Order: sequence, then structure tokens, then C-alpha cells
Amino acid sequence: MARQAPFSLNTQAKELSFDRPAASQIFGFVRDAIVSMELQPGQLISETALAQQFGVSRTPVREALIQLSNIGFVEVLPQRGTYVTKLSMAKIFEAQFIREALEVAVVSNLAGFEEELRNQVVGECEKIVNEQKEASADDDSLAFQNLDDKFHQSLAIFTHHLRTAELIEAEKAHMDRVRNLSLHMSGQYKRVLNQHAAIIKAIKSGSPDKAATAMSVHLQDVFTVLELIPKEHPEYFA
Amino acid sequence: MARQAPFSLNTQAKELSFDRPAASQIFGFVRDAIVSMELQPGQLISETALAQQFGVSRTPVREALIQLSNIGFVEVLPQRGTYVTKLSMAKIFEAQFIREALEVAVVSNLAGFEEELRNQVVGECEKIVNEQKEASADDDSLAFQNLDDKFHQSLAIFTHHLRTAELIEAEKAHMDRVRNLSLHMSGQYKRVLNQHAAIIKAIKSGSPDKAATAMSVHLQDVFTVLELIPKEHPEYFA
DNA sequence: TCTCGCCGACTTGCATACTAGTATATATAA
DNA sequence: TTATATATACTAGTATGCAAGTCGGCGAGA
Repeated sequence: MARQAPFSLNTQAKELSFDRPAASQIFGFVRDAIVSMELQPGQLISETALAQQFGVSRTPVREALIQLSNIGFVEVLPQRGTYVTKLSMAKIFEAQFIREALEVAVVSNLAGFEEELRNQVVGECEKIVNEQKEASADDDSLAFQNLDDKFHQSLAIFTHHLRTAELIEAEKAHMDRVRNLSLHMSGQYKRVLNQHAAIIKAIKSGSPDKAATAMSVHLQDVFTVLELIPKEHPEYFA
Repeated sequence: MARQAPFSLNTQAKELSFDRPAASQIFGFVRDAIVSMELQPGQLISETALAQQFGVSRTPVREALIQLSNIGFVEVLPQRGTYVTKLSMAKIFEAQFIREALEVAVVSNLAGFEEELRNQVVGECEKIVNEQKEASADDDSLAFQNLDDKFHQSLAIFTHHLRTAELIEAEKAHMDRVRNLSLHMSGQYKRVLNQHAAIIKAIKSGSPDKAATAMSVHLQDVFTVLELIPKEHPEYFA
């Protein structure tokens, strides 16, 4: 295999701050770079090069990479190198499977709460969806996706399932990575908004079954986007 | 707070081998020590002391502790120390919530498979349960618990949900930690065996709903053990 | 007796250096 | 020309030392 071209992160606005551990900040930066496809699947990541880019030693970089390997974003091959994991349909399906299991459990749990609490949650969710509408009107896909993250996490957070929210975020990221390969999201805005509205309505109704179904429909829907991508970008897949 | 007494691991039979990274081995040893309550909740873990016990430097120990903090087994307080996390009912409930979501999704998925595949899985599971029967006859609770792990992981592994199996294992460990506080498991053997049999039967029947219910019943059942423990050992709880 | 401040013994975070293993390119030999 | 050995430039794994922050004890002073 020919040696990979050296990568470079957009180092602008990526200065590390001093008020929290460098490793944690680097973890965030690199994760975002992988999700946004700035770092491409299969690409070699050099601990040394990253360390230089961030102006730190290898140690915190290494700790960040270990954490990234835990969530399946990089693969560490001892004495050979650390690589951004290639996309694999099997892994994406499983990530989605996990997400669905967790998110469906969360909403049906939530729908079983008493009305007052449900209304509180519904209010917050509607606020997020309204912001999403604005983002869709502005065709601001980045804002739209951030709000999408927020929507899905908020349900778990409201029910005090913080660890669950973490896991949902981590698994969601695998799908987002693929989604960022197809840039034309704009056709999807309306569908997503409708599905989010349906989820909120189901929560409002207080029926765990309806809520579970609405969430399930929403999460299954993304697979429609997924059909063509491996053929368009075979080089990114395992 | 009075400084904790220095801990000591049973270093016998805990020599590190040279064929795989020290950090990974240390991770396993310390995780097992925490699950088995050899390292007690709230206890201070010193990177230096652990490094001496294993005959390595702080670096691999530190990497192992970072990973343990990811799964919620230790808490790293910068410049203050690394502590074994105390038990908390909220965290245990959530771990169980996550497990249930995942395992229910796995079995109902599995129950929807075609008969031939189901029979293959059922055969393997019955083998595990038979071994569990033997372990219960011998009153070998350690073997029983290991086989329990194997049973629950195997369902996910058979459906090629490897990441899911990992998550199940990690979350299950939180419950096992509590369970190891009450040593009188022997009264439980029969109930567990019956519930496992019910799960297998439901898979055999091919009904995702029945399988989901059987798994759900089984996972909810552990809460019966959980009532008294915080009162018996308040010092281990947050 | 109580309070404040300092000192020392800890802690983790990070930088640096060294080890050992791997892959590629080059040179050498058949 | 082709196959093989070797040098070289990488890689991650680990050891070590220092920096910076925190905690507990001790003593001085009120």
C-alpha cells in the first residue's frame, strides 16, 4: 500500500485552552474532524503529527486516540499506525440498531410519565424543532444537524439517563459520518421535521407504543439515504 | 476525609504477559477487582502504587484507568486522585435500563430469524444453560456467573452484534458489582435457570414479542435482590 | 481553644527519551 | 531481470522526570 499523504487539520480556531485537559479537547477536535469527513476513512493518523499541530506532546494525543478507538472511530495497530476506521455497512447497521433500541426505550419510558412532566418535555422539544424549522428555512445544514443532535439527546437527558444520552450520541455519530458524504440534505429537512413532530405528538398522547413506533419510523428512515453512498464512494468502505 | 488505607491487589497469578499491551491487561485486572469488590467503592487508587504492584511505569496504568473511567468504574479527579466509583442506585437503574433496551432488541430480532438459524442458536444456548445447571448443582457461584455472562453475550454475538455485546457486558458489570455484595446467590439459581429456559423457549417459538417479554421479565427480576443491599452497606453508596 | 498560614507529601497532567516492531525503498547478488 | 538482504524512516508502547494543584498536619499567634 502506498503511504498516505500527510493530513492537515484546519488548525485555525483550534487552539487548545488551558482550563481543561488537553487530551479531552483533542478528542473532541479529532472526533469532529472524523465525523465531518475532514479526516477520511482509512487515513493514517500520526500521533507525532497531531501533537505538532496542537503544539503538545504525544502523550495527550495518544490518550485521545485511545478514547476514539473505544467508540470505533480509529483503529490502533501496534507498531504500525493508527487509522481512521473505514465505513462498513455492518457497523453502521449495528450503530443504528443500538440507537434504535435505546431511543425507543427512552421515548416509551417518557410517554409513560405523568402529564405535567410530559408537557414540560414536549415544550422543550417543540422549541428545538422550531429552531430546526428556522435552520431549514435558512438552508443551514450545520445548524440543522446540531439541533438534531440536541433533539435526540434531550429526550434521554430529560429522563435523567445521562449515560444513555452519551451512548446515543456516540452511535449517532457513525451515521452522521456517512450522511456527511451526501451533501444534499436539503430535500430531507421536511421529512425529518414531520417525523420529529410525530414523535412529540406521540409523547403528548401518553402512549408508549405510539411513541416507540414514531421513533422507530424516524430512525429507520435514514436508511433511504444510505442506498447509493457505498457505490458513490467505494474507497471509504471496508 | 481521612486518607484511605493503601490497597493491595492479590498479585498472585496476576503477572503481566509480554504478548499484549500492558495497559490492556491492567485494565482487565482492575476491572475484575472492582467487580468482585476486591477494590471497594470510594477507595483511592494510586497510579504509582498500581504501577509498582504490576512492575511497570505509570503510563500503562494511567491508560487503563482512563478506560475504566469511560465505563464508569473509576472517577479521575485531576490533581486529587482516582477513586473507585461509589455505587449509586440511579446509575445501577440506568445500567439495567440500557441492558434491557439492548437485550430485548437482540432477542426480538433473533426470534424473527428463520427457523433453522434459530435452532442453531437455541442449541448453543441450551448447552450453556445445561452447564449452568451443573454449576448450580455444585453450588459453584463463580462458574454460574461466568456462564450467565456467556449466555447474555452469546445472543448478541450470534446475531453478529459485536459492539452490542460489548455494551451489554459493560453495563451488566455494574449490576454484578452490587450482586457480589450479597453472597447468598444460591437461592437464586433455580429462578435464573427457569427464566433462561423461558427465553430459549420464546426464541424457539419464533415470536419476537414473547422473546422480548421473557427477557424483560428476567432482567427486571434482579431488582428483587437489590432492595436490602444499600441498607446493609451504606458506606459503598454515594 | 480556635484560626490562619506554611510546609511537605501526596495527586494527576504533560513532556521527553528510549525501545522494539513494521513497512518501504535501496542496494546487492544470483 | 529478478529475488533477496539491508538500511532507513516511520510506527506505537513504555519509562522517567518535571510541573502544577490539592490535602493534611503542624505550629504560631490571637
